[in-house]
Amino acid sequence: MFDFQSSIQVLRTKGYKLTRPRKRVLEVLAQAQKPVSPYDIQKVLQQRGEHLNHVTIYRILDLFCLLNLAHKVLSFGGFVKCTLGEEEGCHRFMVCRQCGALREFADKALCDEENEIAQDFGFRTEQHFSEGFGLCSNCQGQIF
Amino acid sequence: MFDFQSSIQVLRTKGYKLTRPRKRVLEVLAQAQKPVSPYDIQKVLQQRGEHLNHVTIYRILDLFCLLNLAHKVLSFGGFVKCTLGEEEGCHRFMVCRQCGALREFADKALCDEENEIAQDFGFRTEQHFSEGFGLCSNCQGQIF
DNA sequence: ATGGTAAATGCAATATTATTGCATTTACAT
DNA sequence: ATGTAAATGCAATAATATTGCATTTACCAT
Ligand SMILES: [Mn+2]
Ligand SMILES: [Mn+2]
Ligand SMILES: [Zn+2]
Ligand SMILES: [Zn+2]
Repeated sequence: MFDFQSSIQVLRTKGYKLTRPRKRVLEVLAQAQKPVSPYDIQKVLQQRGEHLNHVTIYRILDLFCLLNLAHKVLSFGGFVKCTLGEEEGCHRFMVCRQCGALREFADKALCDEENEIAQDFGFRTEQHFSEGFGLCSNCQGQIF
Repeated sequence: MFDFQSSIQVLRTKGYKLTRPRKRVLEVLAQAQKPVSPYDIQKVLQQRGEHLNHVTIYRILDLFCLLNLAHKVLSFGGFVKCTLGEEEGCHRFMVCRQCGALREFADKALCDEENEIAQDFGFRTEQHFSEGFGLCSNCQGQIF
């Protein structure tokens, strides 16, 4: 849903300043192939000659989450950029407990089902998160 | 699935020692009405005149998670004791973003659905976690 | 009951992660 | 160009987590 350019658009549209730190963090998220922590981001930028204070990164990530430009991967404790084409408010992962391999996906049917169950409890769900924890295809063959 | 007594049984059966700290932590988890962090647990016990080192609590909680006697609530960063009657390896929550209200539930149909999707990616899922984030019935009425 | 032993805990040091208040800088509108 | 609110940097502090090693404890065999 959000690549670098459309994320920039969201920021602009909602009246947030297009600052250099925000663009740099957005770049790192967009390029990352797996979840990155605030300090991961700092390191990556360090290597590119950019020095961002960690407090700034925390604040930027908080904002991005608020705007749904990014979100936390729960079991990793890190932040990822939402992948293209995912459903709104639907953030699902499969994580390999052995090698850490991670895939993000979205599934409308799951959300509908979850919404229904929530309704029975009086809840109204706005964001869906889920993580399947297990073994990826590579790791299933091996013996541990 | 696991109340205090059956948790004790699990520990005994698997050959883990039935130590005082383990029993105390288990008690706190069993009585807790919401997720508790390691330091939360320490505080509760403190008030009961029990002094546990935080390192010990971390190690005990790691063990409990390994044995599925407890697990982490992802968005809270805390630990909860699994509720009675839940499916094996299925840990689902609804969390109110306003008041923090939390409900745990399990749902076989959701797990089946998730397993199928995982299979398409070659994953084999062992543990299911999910969190619906939104508003509880109380908080839906109010204006924020 | 007593003693031996592996397992578990406590402690101290250290590392990592996160938050706050305030001074300074920057993006953007005028 | 200039003014201004917003954002960032910095320093201090807080909260959370991990490691190695000394000591204690639960449990088993006697
Ligand atoms: Mn997502
Ligand atoms: Mn559970
Ligand atoms: Zn794997
Ligand atoms: Zn609520």
